[in-house]
Amino acid sequence: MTVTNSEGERPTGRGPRLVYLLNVAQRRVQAAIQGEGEGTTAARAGLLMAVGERGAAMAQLGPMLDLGAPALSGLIDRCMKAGLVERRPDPGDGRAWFVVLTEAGRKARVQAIEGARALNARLIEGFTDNEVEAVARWLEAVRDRFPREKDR
Amino acid sequence: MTVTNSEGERPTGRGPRLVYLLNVAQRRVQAAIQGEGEGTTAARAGLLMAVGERGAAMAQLGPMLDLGAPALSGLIDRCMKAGLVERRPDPGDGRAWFVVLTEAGRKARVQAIEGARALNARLIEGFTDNEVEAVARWLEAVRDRFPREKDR
DNA sequence: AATAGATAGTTCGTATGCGAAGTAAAGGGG
DNA sequence: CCCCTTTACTTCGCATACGAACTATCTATT
Repeated sequence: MTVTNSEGERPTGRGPRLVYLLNVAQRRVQAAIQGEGEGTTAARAGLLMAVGERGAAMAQLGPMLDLGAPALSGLIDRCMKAGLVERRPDPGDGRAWFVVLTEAGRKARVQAIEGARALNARLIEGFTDNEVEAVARWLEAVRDRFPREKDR
Repeated sequence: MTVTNSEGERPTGRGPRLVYLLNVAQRRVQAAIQGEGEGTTAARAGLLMAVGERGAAMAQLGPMLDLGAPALSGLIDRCMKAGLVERRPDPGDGRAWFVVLTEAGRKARVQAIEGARALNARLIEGFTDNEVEAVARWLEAVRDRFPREKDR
């Protein structure tokens, strides 16, 4: 049975506990992605998909994945260590770097896309298009109502 | 303008990108809570609220907050270091511990509840009850469709 | 009572992400 | 051409959470 905290000591005190549910749902999805492939993680899958077959500039990847520079830098480090991507200097800008997939990264990317498709299907199962649309709209509203410091 | 990745290299490849949005929204809310009070963080506020005025057993807190034992242990450590809570041995069970609020913890809890109320209001603003209900139902479905390993 | 098994927490290593601060290259006056 | 600001990343310390493995205690079974 689900934990309902019937004694009135719920995390938020009342209501649908959206903050709590949002947190839990996100962690469960993250864990589900981990469980899929071997070395796959949600963050790495996202990077692989964002990088794409043709590679991408780091400066582009941050906004794409909604990651700050330090998080992106570390993620790329770990993906490099895992042999999924490589850094290439930007010949036109000494500060900038491209990220390109390795052969293993290309294979992992295909799997990641496949996994994302399956996961998405499982996430919308049992909900009407209207409901899914409302959920997506709500998530986007949350994102837009709480912008990152830098973007504000 | 929002990043739309118009070249077809979106994180999920197509669709509403629910996984991505869920992740972003959760991080934004978390950051928003951080920004509220001084030492406040989402996890700590959750703990303070779950512990409650009368304190709670660690074994209860895990399910309440949907945290595993290691995460809860560390969270309590940090909250102890911050002077918000204390551990008390369970007289009836040498393995078990109670967590109780300190005076500072009680004050922080009141603020946390206040912040949670305000945050919740901001989260549902502009959405109908039906939409909010659909969102909550979806988040719960996600949670229930991807149970923790242990609970499965 | 002795022992096997379950339960409650802790510790450790890893992944993820953030903000603050540092480094290096690019750009824009003067 | 030099200096100052901006931009692109990196590094560092911290918070959060997970799984694996460990310790200590309790429970049930024999």
